[in-house]
Amino acid sequence: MTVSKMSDIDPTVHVPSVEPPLESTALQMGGLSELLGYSLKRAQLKVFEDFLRCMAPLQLTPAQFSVLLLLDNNPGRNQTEIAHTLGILRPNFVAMLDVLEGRDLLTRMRSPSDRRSHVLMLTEKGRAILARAKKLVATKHEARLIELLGPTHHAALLAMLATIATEF
Amino acid sequence: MTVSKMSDIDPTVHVPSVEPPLESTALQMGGLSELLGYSLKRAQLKVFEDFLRCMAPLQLTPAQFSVLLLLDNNPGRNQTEIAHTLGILRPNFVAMLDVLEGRDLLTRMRSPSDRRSHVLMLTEKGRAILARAKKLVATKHEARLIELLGPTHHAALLAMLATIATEF
DNA sequence: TATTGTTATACTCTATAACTATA
DNA sequence: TATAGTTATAGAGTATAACAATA
Repeated sequence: MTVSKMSDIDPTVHVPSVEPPLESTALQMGGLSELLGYSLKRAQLKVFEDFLRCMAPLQLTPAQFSVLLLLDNNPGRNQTEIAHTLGILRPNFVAMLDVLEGRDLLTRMRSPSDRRSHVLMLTEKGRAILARAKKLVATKHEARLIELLGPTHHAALLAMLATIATEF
Repeated sequence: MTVSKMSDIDPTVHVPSVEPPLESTALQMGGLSELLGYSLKRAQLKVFEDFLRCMAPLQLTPAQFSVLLLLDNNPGRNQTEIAHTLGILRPNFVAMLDVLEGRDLLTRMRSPSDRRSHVLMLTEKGRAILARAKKLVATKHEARLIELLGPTHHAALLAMLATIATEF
């Protein structure tokens, strides 16, 4: 098939090229997008960004949310156990708990059986915030992701990420 | 079906329970693993960790590798363009380039056409390191991921991550 | 006036050593 | 002696404002 263009007929007529000039074109990624690590990082940043937006009314970061969720599901555990499960180093967990305790979302209680350790418990306010947070996450945040990918793909994605996290 | 256990017969005999005692059991994740953001983060950390291991002989971080790869595929671009494409802020890009230039992997050259901007170019050594890096990434790093997931799933994963990065 | 590279700076995350009080 | 929580600290990574040179 041959389509005659203006520039084919009269070279003195300026025809803007379909592509924008090279200087302002999007750069070549050179296979970077096919690197799983790169794509994981870009996707993760986008998802965390949206998480923060959805959680703005409650002022909870992803890490803070994960702490409240774990405390609710594992009453009576100490700081070391919670931090380790979330991949947080014990020294760094101290300031995090200071903030959440300062907001009256949880309490540290010396364990009667082992007075070295703190038993962590959600306060009433902590449970209330967590309940609202879970609702926001499910309806605003994760729902949009499921809508974007489709429920089947979303589940497949979770499965593959779990495989990488546990077996790679 | 009834299986008589020692403890059913003689309560004075101590039989270790099938489950380990509650105190040392893995914690309940409370649905955290079904949060895409959480799983993305955990997987991304694992993948970056392996990337660093594989790249140890060349001493290249994921970010440094991405810079070299982009320079090789986009000769003549300036700092602002490269940084922006990689999601790096211009001020933070300066120190990164200082390190790579200090290792003689790239050069900054004042552009003759616009003397405000630097044209970035890989040196001979930079191209050599990049070639070795690409080989290491393909054969040691990404190959293991493809083996773990299977090539079809690996491709599907990349596609979903791209969807999230661009459309979420 | 606007843009490029740069400096200064600050805030978050992450990582390690060492202290204290308990065991 | 070993462990839990903590402090101090250092290093990445990320973010914003502002300056000098140039357009």
